[in-house]
Amino acid sequence: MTAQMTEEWLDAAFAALADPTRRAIVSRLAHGDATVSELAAPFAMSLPGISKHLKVLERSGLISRGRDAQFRPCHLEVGALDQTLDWISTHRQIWNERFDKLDAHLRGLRTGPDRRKGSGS
Amino acid sequence: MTAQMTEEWLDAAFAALADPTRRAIVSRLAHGDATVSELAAPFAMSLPGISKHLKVLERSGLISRGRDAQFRPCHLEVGALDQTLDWISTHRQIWNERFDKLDAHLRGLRTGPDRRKGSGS
DNA sequence: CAGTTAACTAACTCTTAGGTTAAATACAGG
DNA sequence: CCTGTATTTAACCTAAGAGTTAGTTAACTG
Repeated sequence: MTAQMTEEWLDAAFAALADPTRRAIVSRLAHGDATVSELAAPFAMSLPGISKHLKVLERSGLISRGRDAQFRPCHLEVGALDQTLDWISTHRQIWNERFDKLDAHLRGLRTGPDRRKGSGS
Repeated sequence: MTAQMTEEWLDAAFAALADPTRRAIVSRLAHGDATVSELAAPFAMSLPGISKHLKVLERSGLISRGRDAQFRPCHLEVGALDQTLDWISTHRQIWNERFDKLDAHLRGLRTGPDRRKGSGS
């Protein structure tokens, strides 16, 4: 629950989303839960390959897996998706605010009195 | 400009954001442009290390670099941030819509008539 | 219990990524 | 033109990631 933990979690979440196969899996799971075989079907990849991807997604918290006989239904965890969303939109926002604040300044300083610093701290 | 290209771009963007150093750099750049040395200062890492991270960020489109004498001011590209935002929020939305649609269904089918398929395709 | 289906683990290969140090480039100023 | 400052390139190392095949566990089905 610390900031540190969030940082580590973001590592895992963004890394998980960096792979096209995993994004496709997330994409598919957004439409509803599915078993491993169902998820594997669209890909030219071995089952263990998919299994590994699912493990990555699970460790990142983006999906969870239940148990139903020999099937392991996969479930999208939207909350995790939201947290990655939060990180990005927060930083987008910071940018907007900064831009807004400096707007007046920039109008007068276009020629560049000191070109290598925006603000000290 | 194709969906394919977007896919590849997302690979790069999410991978770029998967590293804590690079996220910190993005974070810092959200407050304003900065030079390489300025960006490197907070980290216990060699300059070339930072330089590599910046190259990753640049290739992903998340930042751009200008030129000012021997300084290379780095600039956050908010548009790129927005595109990653779009991917995530789109899929979050898909999930919500699905959930909404199936709401009525689920009310009646709680006992589970066929537990391993949500919908074929 | 034998057989089949679903999924996972293990062990291995190959490639890429993150980091280092040392040397090179680009520019500013005396 | 030589020196200092800012940054990149090159060469190298180690570790992690994505993929494979082969074998294993678990559960249903006859």
